[in-house]
Amino acid sequence: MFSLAEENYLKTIYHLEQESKGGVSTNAIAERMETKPSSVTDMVQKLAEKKMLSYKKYKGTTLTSGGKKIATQVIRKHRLWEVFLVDKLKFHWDEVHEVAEQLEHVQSDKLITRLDAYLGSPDFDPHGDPIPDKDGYVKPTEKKLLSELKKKQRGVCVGVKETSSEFLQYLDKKNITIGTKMQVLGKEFFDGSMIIQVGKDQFFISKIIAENIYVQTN
Amino acid sequence: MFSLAEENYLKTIYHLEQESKGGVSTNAIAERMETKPSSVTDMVQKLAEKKMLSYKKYKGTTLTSGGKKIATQVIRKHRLWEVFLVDKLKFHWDEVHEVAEQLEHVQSDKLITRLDAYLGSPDFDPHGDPIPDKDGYVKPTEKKLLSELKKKQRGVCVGVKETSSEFLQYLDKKNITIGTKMQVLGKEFFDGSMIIQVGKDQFFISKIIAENIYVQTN
DNA sequence: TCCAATATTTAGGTTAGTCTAAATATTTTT
DNA sequence: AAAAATATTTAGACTAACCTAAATATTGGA
Ligand SMILES: [Mn+2]
Ligand SMILES: [Mn+2]
Ligand SMILES: [Mn+2]
Ligand SMILES: [Mn+2]
Repeated sequence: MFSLAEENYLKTIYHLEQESKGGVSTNAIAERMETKPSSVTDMVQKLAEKKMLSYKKYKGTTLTSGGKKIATQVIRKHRLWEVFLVDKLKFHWDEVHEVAEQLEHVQSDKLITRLDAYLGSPDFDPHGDPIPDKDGYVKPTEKKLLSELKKKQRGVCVGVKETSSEFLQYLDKKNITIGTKMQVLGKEFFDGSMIIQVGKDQFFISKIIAENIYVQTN
Repeated sequence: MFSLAEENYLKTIYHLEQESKGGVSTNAIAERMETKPSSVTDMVQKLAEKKMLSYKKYKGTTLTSGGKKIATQVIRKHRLWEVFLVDKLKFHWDEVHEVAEQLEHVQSDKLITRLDAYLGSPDFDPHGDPIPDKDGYVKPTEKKLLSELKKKQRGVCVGVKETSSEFLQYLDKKNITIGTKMQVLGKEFFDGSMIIQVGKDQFFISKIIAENIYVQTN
């Protein structure tokens, strides 16, 4: 029904919409997709014809409900495959994304239904991101950035913002993964850096790190 | 490295080479791929430039060892995914092919290594076809067509030639699957039809059916 | 052998998705 | 409010993979 390129555009536009609440600019799409703005204009016009998004020249785009439907299904597939790779094939969480980028485009309703059941209908992927249900519904999430916690506050790691290998490997080195409990022991006002307690270890993290870890407080 | 179209051509040419022992004609490829001979000529010339096959105008093509390598790897992936779909996701053997056609193009050495291990390094796919190893080696198979058996001979079903849903569903109805033991009770010289014993049932099958079931005798 | 049928290639065109360069619109600065 | 900077679109081209129609080669039968 939709080509690989079309699916990737819809997915990217969906993510950008979530991030910035509102219409998405041509340049933002181009940058995220590592392509040229002129290519984006072409594709956006095509997707507008297909009623997947609304588009006014020079004004940016917004997905229609149809476009959101496609986007969330692709995201659902991406995240379910990531769970498969980590849970069943024992991939490390920092090496599943590229493979999932390919698997997310395989077309088969039955496949995804069965895969979901086989994995035990997981709610989150290995990076803590929620898996949309068959109807594209995503549970509103209750999480904040570690950098928002104050001294003495505790939290449980529920996800990461940055998902590069480098960052995920850093977290591994510090024994931080989904479900890890942590507490802010000290916070430097000047640069936002923190001392945190993880298990029996205490160590220093920069603001950059703290801004890329999602935690749930209770 | 190779596009989806290129992989499909190499795979098809490999299969045709196996079937007819010798160079493969442009028209044979076109027919099998449901495309036009002129398109085949284009692609074959491109693949010849890439040293994946040898090609002399009007004389047909033969895969080089490089081409065979690519082809067998795609076939390996196809068949491993078919095993996954049947063994793990409980697909029926008549509905895995289309999905495997897509999955076979996912590029990741680690994925296929892990998948193979996860499935217990199977030697055959759900249709009884052998799974090439990492080096493309396929065990020479010891099988014959049910239609070649003489009266009174026994055999075990080890595969099927035809893999359409219709045929596979017919086999299911008759309780014939990989591993099923059968014996020829009678054979009609005139049309090649047979009466066979399968479990506690005896029934008539036409020559067409018998020519699409592979058996191993012992 | 030679001709008609068949197989194959070539020529030229199409579509999807990309690009660069140029034109135009919008936004920011002065 | 204009000029300058930035964002976006348009125009024109390119490649991969396909197609149709026409040209050319091969082959099997009289
Ligand atoms: Mn991912
Ligand atoms: Mn993820
Ligand atoms: Mn198959
Ligand atoms: Mn098979």
